[in-house]
Amino acid sequence: MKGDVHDRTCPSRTLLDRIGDTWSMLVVIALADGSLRYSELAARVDGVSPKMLTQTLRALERDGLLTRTVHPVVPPRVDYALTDLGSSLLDLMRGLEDWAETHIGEVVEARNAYDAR
Amino acid sequence: MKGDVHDRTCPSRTLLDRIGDTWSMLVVIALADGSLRYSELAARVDGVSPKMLTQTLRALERDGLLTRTVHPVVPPRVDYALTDLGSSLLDLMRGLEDWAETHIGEVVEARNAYDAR
DNA sequence: CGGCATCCCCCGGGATACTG
DNA sequence: CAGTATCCCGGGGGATGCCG
Repeated sequence: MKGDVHDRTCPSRTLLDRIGDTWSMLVVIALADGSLRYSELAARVDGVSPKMLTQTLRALERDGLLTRTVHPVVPPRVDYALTDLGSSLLDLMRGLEDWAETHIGEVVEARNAYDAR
Repeated sequence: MKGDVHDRTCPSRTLLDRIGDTWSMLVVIALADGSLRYSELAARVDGVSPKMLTQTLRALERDGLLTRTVHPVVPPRVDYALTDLGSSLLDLMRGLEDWAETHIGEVVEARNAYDAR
């Protein structure tokens, strides 16, 4: 079964929102090299608030893109790791990251030119 | 010069927001095969309101991803076309579209499983 | 440590109506 | 045709405080 993002009623539309989300991208990329704890993610994803981090992690977990593992120890320890499905997004996410970092110069120039008109 | 999306102060962060935006993606993909008029875009990008379409087009134009050409005729005619920079995003956008459409089934299953817990 | 709850403000974005 | 203008509501998202 194939979705159609051009159909406004297709669920794949909501998926486009999720994978296009900045926090989602940064979290997925952060987990590229293996599982991380909540606090490690908070440190790596610069600027994210606890609320948004939790919200993003829950959404990604619900969509089956990552797993959440609670270790019953004191102090608590919770690990997050990409699923196979989540890993299949890595190349795409890194592609977007790379495009943004590579072309940001041109875009800033274009913005300046546009604003100066 | 290279940006760093992991730095919250880097302008490439705003760029990540823009290219991750659902309307931006759909507009860029719609323009893949050549220029389109405003009304043609409105028809192809299912569900977009005039306000969001205009807003999205202005943002993409400002970032140098597409050009806006006004023909001084009656009735008015305005064409939108990707720049080279915009075209360089096409593979990435189509990759995201394809991923979403291919994996939407698995994701819907994952959501149902999660919600049933 | 890893959250969830609450408050609150701002603005994204839809609907509708009007114009060059 | 290709927008702009206005209204208005819902929710995104930050700050703060509490808990197991």
